Amino acid sequence: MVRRTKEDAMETRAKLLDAAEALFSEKGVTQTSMMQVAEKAGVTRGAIYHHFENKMDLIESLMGRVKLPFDEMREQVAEGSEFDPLIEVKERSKEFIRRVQDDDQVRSLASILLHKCEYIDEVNPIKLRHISGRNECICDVEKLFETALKKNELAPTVHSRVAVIGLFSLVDGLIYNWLLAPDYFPLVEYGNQAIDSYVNGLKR
Amino acid sequence: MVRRTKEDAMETRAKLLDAAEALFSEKGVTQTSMMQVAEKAGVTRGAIYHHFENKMDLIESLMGRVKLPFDEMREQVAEGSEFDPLIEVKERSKEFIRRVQDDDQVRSLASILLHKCEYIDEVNPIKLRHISGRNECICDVEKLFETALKKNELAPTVHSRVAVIGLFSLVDGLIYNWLLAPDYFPLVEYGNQAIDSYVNGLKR
DNA sequence: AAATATACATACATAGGTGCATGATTACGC
DNA sequence: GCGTAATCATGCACCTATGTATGTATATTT
Repeated sequence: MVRRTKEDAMETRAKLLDAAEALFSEKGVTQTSMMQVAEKAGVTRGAIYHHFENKMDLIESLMGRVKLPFDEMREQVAEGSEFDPLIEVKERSKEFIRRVQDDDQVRSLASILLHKCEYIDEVNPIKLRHISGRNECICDVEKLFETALKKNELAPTVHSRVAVIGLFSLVDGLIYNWLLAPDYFPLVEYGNQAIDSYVNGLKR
Repeated sequence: MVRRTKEDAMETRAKLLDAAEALFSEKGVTQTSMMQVAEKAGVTRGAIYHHFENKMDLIESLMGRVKLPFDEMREQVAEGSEFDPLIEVKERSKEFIRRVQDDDQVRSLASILLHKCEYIDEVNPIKLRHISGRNECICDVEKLFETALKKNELAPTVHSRVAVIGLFSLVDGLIYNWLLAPDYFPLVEYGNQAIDSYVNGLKR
């Protein structure tokens, strides 16, 4: 009804994003209407269309707001003093699943990415973000495996690219299955053991 | 327009399921309307509502029609003469991903399950089928790991339940990531190596 | 202090989808 | 052969969501 302060505006924008995040991760993206997002945020639909072009734009903003663990993982790997690349890889993977379990926002994002949206056409911003984040991170971790190969810590039959994709698939699968039914198994405990087994199996 | 033969009716029913399967796996479940399913099947919406109660019922029939690799895996594991449980486990896992890669219908189903639907409330038949299929299969494979433990083929620190969940997560993650961008890596080749590494890491 | 742009609310127009009711035609049971 | 019921097509009523246009009051600019 009113023209509010710029800070007020940024606050309602944030509230809208929070509401969308909660609703999307709870009921799914397509099952959530703009009306419901507005209501949860305490405004009307008009406010949404003022801040965002449409639902797709809202989703894009949602995805861009949070740093995924993959991204942080990249930074830490980049600047890390890699004394032991395999330990480095394992610790990063474990940190990843720990954050999914403990950080509400990361967990919500992961839930949306893995379970609460449909990956349709190629322009889908959710799918694109998922793929690009993964590919960039894969390149970084692949270098760690190559270092380990040079140090002769891995079996000579192991290819670094294959090792990375296996590791990432394992982590994705753990999170995927845990989010499917969180009571079925403890993510961090089981996940850490599985990661250890996998990396252990790469050694010579 | 007409009352057709019973065989004709079953054929249009099958056509409807085929059309739904193709459209769902291509465009996503919620993005596909009953109208589009009918058009693809060469009938009108009336035919759908004659054969199925609603969209949910159509999906349920879709899921019930195909035997997922998990199910076959169960049967084979049950009747298999397990000379070596670890080899058994590996072979079944590899057969699983091979079928996802080569069998069109299985791949479509997997795509719908993993990428083209939203897991919303607990009554969602897709989610329920996914979970039940997984849990039943987990129990079977867990027994194989226990046998391997008794045979002293696994490290004593390994828990069979953890090992199974790790293996299933790895397989799920491989398929998930491959379906996300099939050109990024060859599923069977990389998947087989990853499975070998993982199971290898469980050994003593 | 006037002018303007901003931050929303309100209202409307449109489209698409669902479910059901009804109709038409023929296969099938007796 | 006749009645019935099955197999669809057609049409209708309703609802919901979206996008946009418009209104309004205030912050911001000048």
